[in-house]
Amino acid sequence: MNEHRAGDRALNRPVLERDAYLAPAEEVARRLLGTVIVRTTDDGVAALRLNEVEAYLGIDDPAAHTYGGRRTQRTETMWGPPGHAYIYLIYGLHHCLNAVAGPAGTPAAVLIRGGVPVEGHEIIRARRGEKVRAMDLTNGPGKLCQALALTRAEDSSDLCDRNSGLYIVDDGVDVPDAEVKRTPRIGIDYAGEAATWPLRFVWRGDEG
DNA sequence: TCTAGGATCGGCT
DNA sequence: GCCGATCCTAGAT
Repeated sequence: MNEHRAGDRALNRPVLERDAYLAPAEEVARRLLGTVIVRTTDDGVAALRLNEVEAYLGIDDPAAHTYGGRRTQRTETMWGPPGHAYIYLIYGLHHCLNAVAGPAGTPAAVLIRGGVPVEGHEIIRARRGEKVRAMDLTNGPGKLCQALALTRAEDSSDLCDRNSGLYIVDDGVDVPDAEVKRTPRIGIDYAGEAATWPLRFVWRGDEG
């Protein structure tokens, strides 16, 4: 496979510019499909091509942490400028990564739920465990954060800055609408009608 | 302080 | 497919 070379090429591509995150979360979510998130640590480089995301719309979205204008220490990053990482801890044990969307003051974000490794396979496997099946390495928000060694310490990292240790590049891969499946978001049954909004975007959506 | 509940995962049936 | 783990977060007291 030339998967490895493709990954190397991705790393040298330009970062996705901040303007790309200025749009409403729903639009940003669609746009993030097919981009590559790059994580650099002392261990080396790990990168994933994103194939599953969800939009959280902000103060009018009952499923969002900032619903109703809630503003706490945890969600502070969501209120800031777009193109930064919002990382939080869920169920007391897993981390979830989001990209802040919309202008500063509009606390919306895109939850990064899954991707396919394109670089740093060895690092990712070491972090996730030797007996984990290949398809289970990075197909969920908690798994993805473990694979990229992301915790609250990386909250507010600038995704547009190649030196931040966590950034997203656009390597020109086009994801046609025909290959994108929209579904309701996962795990938000408490959110009433919003639980039915089709804000989850899956590329080549054969996982449901 | 106390309490309820959660944008999940992995093991087991 | 179902269920328990596990503890932080936020709002209430």
